[in-house]
Amino acid sequence: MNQLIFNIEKTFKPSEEELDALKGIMIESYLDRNEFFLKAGNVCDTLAFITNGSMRLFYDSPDKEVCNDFFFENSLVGSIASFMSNMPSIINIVAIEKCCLLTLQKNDVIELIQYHDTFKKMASIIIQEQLIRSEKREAALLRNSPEERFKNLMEEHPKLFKRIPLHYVASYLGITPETLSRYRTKFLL
Amino acid sequence: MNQLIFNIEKTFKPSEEELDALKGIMIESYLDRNEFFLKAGNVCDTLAFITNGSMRLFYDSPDKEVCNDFFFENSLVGSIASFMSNMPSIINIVAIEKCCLLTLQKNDVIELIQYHDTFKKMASIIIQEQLIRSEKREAALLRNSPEERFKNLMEEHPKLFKRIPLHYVASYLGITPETLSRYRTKFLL
DNA sequence: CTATAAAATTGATTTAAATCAAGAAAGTAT
DNA sequence: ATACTTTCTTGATTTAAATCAATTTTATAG
Repeated sequence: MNQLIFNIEKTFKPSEEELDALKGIMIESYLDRNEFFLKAGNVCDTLAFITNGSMRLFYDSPDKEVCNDFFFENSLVGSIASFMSNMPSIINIVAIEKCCLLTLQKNDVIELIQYHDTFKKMASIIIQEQLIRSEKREAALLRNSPEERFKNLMEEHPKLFKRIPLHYVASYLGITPETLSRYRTKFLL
Repeated sequence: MNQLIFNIEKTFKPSEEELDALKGIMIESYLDRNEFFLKAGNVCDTLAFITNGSMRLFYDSPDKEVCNDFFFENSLVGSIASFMSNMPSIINIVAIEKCCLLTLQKNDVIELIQYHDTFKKMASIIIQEQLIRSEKREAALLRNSPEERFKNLMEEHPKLFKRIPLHYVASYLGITPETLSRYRTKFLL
């Protein structure tokens, strides 16, 4: 919790009172390995900060799952799209490792945002980041080859390969586990 | 203009007064073929409804351009991400055909949203749609093969092939123009 | 600690799409 | 209408990644 609060304080400079309001609505919660945080088809009415552990975001597909993202400590998880729109989520979020979470219920979040400008701003920035991330991801999938995507990921998040089962990483890159394995030996890791 | 206003009225049910406020800030504007509406690197401070014509959204890439989306009559164009965050846009938007636009300046939009709940809601929905669209697009790029993406696009937007130069469509699908051409003959169009 | 399951690697083969190259068709401007 | 450019198509070849198949390594539960 401390690290998270520290980050929020540093970035958004909430007042003492605002910080208490935030702390007041956060509920500690836990997930086992492979336990779902959000299932496609359900409306996302909870967001969570991960204080410990990792999760993956994936899409259902007739044959295979497709892994689209990973989350670690200090990141916020949930489908912003579903949370905002009350539409059923098309994404799944599931724990890869055991997770400690600080969850936020929708009603509380709405109230928090309504009464505190700092959190209104924070919400807006989270949405912006999501939009920018999507733009970049889309571009990367279109303009980079699988091998380039692999190399970029190795540069930007080498730790990911230590912590995440590689077939999820392969799926994230849009390749088969075999191909990922071959890239790894090719680029001597 | 009429069609656009009709759509907004139907969907968001603004009051007479709100509708006037919206009309009051819309400025008619035109773009020639290949003229930029938004250049990567610039901050997006203008949004626009297309009343006539078509545009494409693309990313710069060292070698090639990568086309990521198309816009036609009655859609809103601009980089929501850049517009919200004031960060330089990473996307370009350029006219494919000559365009008639109704543009909205950032200051006016902010004011409009500030004073009118209907437009606050409208903004929120536009953002949601953007987020949902991104999720779907990302999933499609990862889980569908190029050929499947082609077939889906043929089903969902057959008119696109009539109106948009095919090399842009190819780029949107993440394939070469040659491959698109072969798909077309293969699936007898 | 062992048994079992899940994940990762390695090799051989197939397949889909890219690339290279040329020509045809369509669009635009003079 | 003619020339010129851009776009589209078609064919031959290459290439990257998928698939198929088997094995090794690693993780997990009893």
